[in-house]
Amino acid sequence: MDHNLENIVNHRISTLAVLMKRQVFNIIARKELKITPDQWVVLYFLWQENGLSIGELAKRAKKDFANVTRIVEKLVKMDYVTKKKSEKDSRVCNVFLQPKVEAIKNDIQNCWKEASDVALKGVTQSEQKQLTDILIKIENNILLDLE
Amino acid sequence: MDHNLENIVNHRISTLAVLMKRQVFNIIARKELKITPDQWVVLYFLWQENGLSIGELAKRAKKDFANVTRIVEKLVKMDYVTKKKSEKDSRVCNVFLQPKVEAIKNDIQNCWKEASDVALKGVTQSEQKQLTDILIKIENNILLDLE
DNA sequence: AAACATTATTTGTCACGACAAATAAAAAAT
DNA sequence: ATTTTTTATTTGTCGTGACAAATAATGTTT
Repeated sequence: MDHNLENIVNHRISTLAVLMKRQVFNIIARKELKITPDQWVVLYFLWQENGLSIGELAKRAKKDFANVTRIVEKLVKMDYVTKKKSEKDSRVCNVFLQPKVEAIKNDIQNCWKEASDVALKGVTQSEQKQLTDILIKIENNILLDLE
Repeated sequence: MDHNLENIVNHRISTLAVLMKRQVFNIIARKELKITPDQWVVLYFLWQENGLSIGELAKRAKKDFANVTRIVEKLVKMDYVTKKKSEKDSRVCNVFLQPKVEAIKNDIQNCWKEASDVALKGVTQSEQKQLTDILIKIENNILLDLE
């Protein structure tokens, strides 16, 4: 077994993810956006399908339910979304986009684009394809392992 | 621009990193180890060079100084390391391994191995090489961008 | 030497990860 | 119909990101 931390994929990917998050925070700070990447992710899934429940958001974003509750809480506080108990099943809480989010949609997409451009500088299309394919393979391995 | 979150490398890598961390926590829980991956990382660099300073640890682990302070704090509390002010420069704090860590070194390395084995199941050697090469490229892009 | 700048570390605050335990409502079992 | 189980969400606690501000010690300038 290779004991060099640098050669352990898990560690390499974790470290890279941290660096990427740091870089995105830089972009956000520069643009003075008052929103975090994890809040974007929730908004993203709502743009795909408005009115999703907390649980459905958690599943799609592969996040902890408890944490999604709190992310949505913040989005509510900033008036980007509202929560409403489902009429059919009052355990369920649906989340709806508020008009105010339209104003930041473009900014958010530009952040994603900027971050992506920096990361992929000099990485060819074919490499990007290879990367994605392998990452998906690994992701599936882990999802399977987590049941 | 591609607005599908799944196709943004940054997001894919972030998500995968979260899944990997979740999986490692599972392994740790199963083995009843009382230590976290980020604490391992600090120990790892101390195994490479005992007596490193907080700052040097932060640099090598690519972590925030403040956070390394707190990670080391916990390791001290668990008696895995000790801290000692440098004699030459009393601003500097050197961290030294305690004999107690020897007992968990193997466990830690086995965790890394287990996690890696799950992740890389069915990923060929050549794919692993491709993956690492591209990840390094991206890492360098981002490090450059962060100055 | 005294004032100022730099460097190493610490402390505080917030966001979000994990997990466990608590609620509340619906569904299933008896 | 009441009890039990399951499901959706929330709350609490802890570890670790990020960043800013505070300390403390060293270096530099004048």
